[in-house]
Amino acid sequence: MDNRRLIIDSAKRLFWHRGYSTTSPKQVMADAGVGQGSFYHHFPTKPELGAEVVRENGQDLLASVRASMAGLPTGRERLAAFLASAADALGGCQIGGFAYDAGILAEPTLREALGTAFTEMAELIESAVREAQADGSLSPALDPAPTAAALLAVVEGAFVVARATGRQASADAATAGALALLEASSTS
Amino acid sequence: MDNRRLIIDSAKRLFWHRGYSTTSPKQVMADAGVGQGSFYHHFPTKPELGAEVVRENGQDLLASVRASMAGLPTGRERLAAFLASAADALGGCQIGGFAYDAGILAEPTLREALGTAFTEMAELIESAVREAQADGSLSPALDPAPTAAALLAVVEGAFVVARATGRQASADAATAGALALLEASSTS
DNA sequence: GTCTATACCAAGATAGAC
DNA sequence: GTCTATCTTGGTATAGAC
Repeated sequence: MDNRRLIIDSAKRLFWHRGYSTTSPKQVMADAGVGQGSFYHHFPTKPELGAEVVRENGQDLLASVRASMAGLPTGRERLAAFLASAADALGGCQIGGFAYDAGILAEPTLREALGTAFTEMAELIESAVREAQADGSLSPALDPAPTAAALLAVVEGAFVVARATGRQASADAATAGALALLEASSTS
Repeated sequence: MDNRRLIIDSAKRLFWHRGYSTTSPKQVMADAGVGQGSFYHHFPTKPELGAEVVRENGQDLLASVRASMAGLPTGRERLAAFLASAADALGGCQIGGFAYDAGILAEPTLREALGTAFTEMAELIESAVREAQADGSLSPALDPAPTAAALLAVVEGAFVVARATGRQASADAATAGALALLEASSTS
């Protein structure tokens, strides 16, 4: 039970920062400090570990976005808090990198888990958009679902661009630009 | 000379749609229809092929965005044309996927080529933003660089989300939301 | 549940002939 | 420039003992 947790926690970090297909079971074992026998006892195949990791990383990310929004007075501030998710972009998004991993997409179970994580995140952002419109901090003229989709895409894209350029500033510029657009549309 | 071109063209498609680290030299040879001897004659190592592919895919993408913008009367329409780059998102961005590939990021040459491609794309979008402000189709109050960064991120993020959910509609929603934000800020 | 030993195949080349 | 044969390493397990 304990080793199983150690394996999952190591895999979550390694698959997140280094990718699923480009991280071997051996690297996970080494990082977790468990032997081969233990590893394959808990996870007979790599995809089984991957499924657990995608699910947990998705839940962790959702929880951390919720936590960063909690207690903020207006919907727009909660949206700004979500945009700040890309404040440390060089390590990559906890789930975004899986969307470009052939090993993930080839496995129906993993694909499914990944899609669920993104759908749930989109719903959370859409709720915040609606709240922002209700409390007057965002223009009621905006369509909530596409607006939420755009904000989610900005954050995911900010990770991509920051990693591609190697510069965190690339992500910061993107989220700052998105925030300015939200503000400009609200003061109309 | 001819086989070299065949190899590059196959690799460009395969690395684009299936990823760099998850595509083997053998798959490239098979797709290009060239033998092992020919392959390794032209590209002694996989990273050398990768560098050429990242450069060419970056240039191709830049050229296709420029082409899609050409002839459009207003800056905002040219920005809309750029947003339409994600109209076929399930295959992935021609360069965006490289940002999450450990094999690309580990090679300084490849990293460099990737960063250059993104920087050039950001500059192209920023020009279009400035033109849109000059011709009155976009609010002059927006800061051009962050606005361009946000739009680039929306497109990259649209690819990520569409692939994660397996639904093109996820990308369409994101770009539609971004376009609506541009319009809302301009009519202020 | 965990260990060590073993197995098998694919990735990424290298060698030398043509 | 291209071919076939060969080689090494690592990825991904399986087997059987403890």
